[in-house]
Amino acid sequence: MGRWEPGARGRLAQVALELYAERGYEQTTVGDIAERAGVTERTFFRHFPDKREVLFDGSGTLQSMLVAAIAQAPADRAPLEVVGEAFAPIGRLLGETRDHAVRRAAVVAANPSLMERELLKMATLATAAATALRERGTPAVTATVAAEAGVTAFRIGFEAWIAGPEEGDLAADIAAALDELRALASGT
Amino acid sequence: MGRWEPGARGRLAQVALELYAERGYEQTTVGDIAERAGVTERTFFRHFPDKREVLFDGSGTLQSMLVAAIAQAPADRAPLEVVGEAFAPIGRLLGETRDHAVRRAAVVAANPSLMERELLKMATLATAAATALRERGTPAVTATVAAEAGVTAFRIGFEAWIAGPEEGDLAADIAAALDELRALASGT
DNA sequence: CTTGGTGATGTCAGTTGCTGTCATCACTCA
DNA sequence: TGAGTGATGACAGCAACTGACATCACCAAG
Repeated sequence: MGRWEPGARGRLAQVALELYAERGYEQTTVGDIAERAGVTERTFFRHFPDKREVLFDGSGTLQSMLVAAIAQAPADRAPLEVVGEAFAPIGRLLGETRDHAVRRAAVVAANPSLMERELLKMATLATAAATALRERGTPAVTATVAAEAGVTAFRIGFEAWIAGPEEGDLAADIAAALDELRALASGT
Repeated sequence: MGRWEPGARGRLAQVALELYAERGYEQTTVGDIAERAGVTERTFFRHFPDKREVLFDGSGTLQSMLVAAIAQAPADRAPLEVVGEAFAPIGRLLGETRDHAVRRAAVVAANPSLMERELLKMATLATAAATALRERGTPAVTATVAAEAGVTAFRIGFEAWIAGPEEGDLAADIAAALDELRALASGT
């Protein structure tokens, strides 16, 4: 490759998570991250638009998987069911690296600024899911509500999975949240 | 009062909304806001923790109203119903100043950075609602899901109200979103 | 009437996130 | 062998925010 160690991007992401966990997000300077990664501060900003985004590198992949799963779902499935099942592949992917997910979640939860970014990602996910639902014939309003409900179930399920035992099943936790929602809605 | 014009805080909030609408959020400097409001940049940061928060001054009141409404709801109401109805007073309050709400919503929607903050406020609202539900006896998981569902319905209903005609009814739009959710959940 | 306290503001210096611009250099390919 | 190319370094600069200290109208106790 070049005259520098390759993989600067990955190193930056890993180092950032380490430092955010060690000293806290606000106590960590972009210069600190760059230094430990062996690059310049300027290089950090060439790979990531800001200091937060370095923790959200996988969100694009997540969204692609969700949209693809919704698009490929059988045509006779109800919207809420489609969205719920669309999180299954994501659950499998995240399940493979639970350690990392737990550490990352702790860092994010510890800082409002990072929470904001995470919420924005979730909202973007919901919008994408709604679009995917509409493209398979779901009416606009129904698609929006179903997508929001699905993403909310994902969030709640994810939190439970992170807080639970190591052998926990993310997909099951998401399904449980959705079931709770169904019970709630019919119980009114 | 003092040797300065009183009401600096209110002036700053008003001027900020004006400037964000005129030039856009990023094109507006805190110095610009302070100058037009007749104070110093430092004074801005004495009243608001950051450049975004100046648009969210009422969120505390909103949360108090929501929590109070949930606490005062009849004991025999189902959780989802309680949350849904708890938004009624908020709907009336916002309904009185629809113009302001529309302008503000346009500014927020135009900038991801402001969207993030808005989403954080909504999440905080949901957490508060869940706590209020728990304090009236709703089981923890049910409270969380009901609160999230209610806030989501508020968000979707609010968007519809903003996008709709001037005579629109916010409370009705929120109720419609909740109904859609109920239909969705039972239809699966 | 004076004196001391208080609260809101001004002033100023400094850190940090982030951007634009240009130079550098290993690698590639014609 | 020489002209790109892509990733990086170096540097200057703006704007968001913070801490420390000074100022001054007002108020209350003496």
